[in-house]
Amino acid sequence: MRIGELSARTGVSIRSLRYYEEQKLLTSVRQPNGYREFSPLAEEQVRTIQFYLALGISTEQIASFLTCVLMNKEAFCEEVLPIFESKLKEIDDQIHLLSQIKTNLEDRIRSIQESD
Amino acid sequence: MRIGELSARTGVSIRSLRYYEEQKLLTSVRQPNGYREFSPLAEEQVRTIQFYLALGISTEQIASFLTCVLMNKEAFCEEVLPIFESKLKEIDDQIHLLSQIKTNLEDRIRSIQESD
DNA sequence: CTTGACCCTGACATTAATGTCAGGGTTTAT
DNA sequence: ATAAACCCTGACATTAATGTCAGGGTCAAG
Repeated sequence: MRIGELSARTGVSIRSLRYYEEQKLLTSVRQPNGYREFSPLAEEQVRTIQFYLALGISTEQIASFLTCVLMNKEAFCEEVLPIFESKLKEIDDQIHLLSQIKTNLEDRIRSIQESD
Repeated sequence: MRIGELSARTGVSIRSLRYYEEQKLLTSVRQPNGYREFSPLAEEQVRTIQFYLALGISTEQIASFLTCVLMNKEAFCEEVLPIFESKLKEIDDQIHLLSQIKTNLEDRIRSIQESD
């Protein structure tokens, strides 16, 4: 299928699909007229990419394990675990930082409101 | 005092101090040689700026209430409360999103580990 | 009068995925 | 053969605070 159809099927913009290809997350063959031709499997692949992006995994990291997870179960790909773990730690740290800020803001809001 | 001294006293880079001035968070008078001259009060002011930046408040928002909070108690400045409240909501949303991602990652990590 | 430590402005770089535009081919249907 | 709807590449913009560099003044101590 061509890029417009893949975009329509997945809801991902043409711009992003081209970017994924540039980042080696997606491949296509070129027709004689220069158009990209994608395999039907690309649709599932794009959904997988979007799924990992939504977890905050970068395209570079996705590229490192995508081939494996497309062919196997995620658990089978050893590259995946360390990436998930470091991402988890990053998110934990972020949550802690935000929680501190949240507490601070709540305190300040409360003391402003009490001053009425 | 000159910018180098203000930077040394506060630990904030000269580049950032110039940026704060550009954003109207800080003022200085120019000496005949073109150098900025800061009042001694600037030191406290810079610490206040850094404090709000650390809460995730943008320079633009800080600019809208800084003059007031420097002269009064925070609770006295009505501009402050809506900004704090919207920032709090933003942070809450962010924490929720991150928590969902965290749960998802934990589930996936667990199922990878169980597959051994 | 020279050196070193200041100070100045202006400008570009950083991050990462995506939007958008310009300029230009291709295909399909009328 | 022309219009509409595709497709292509390349390039710039987005966000926000900060780093860094170039090119150039100023000033104090020696």
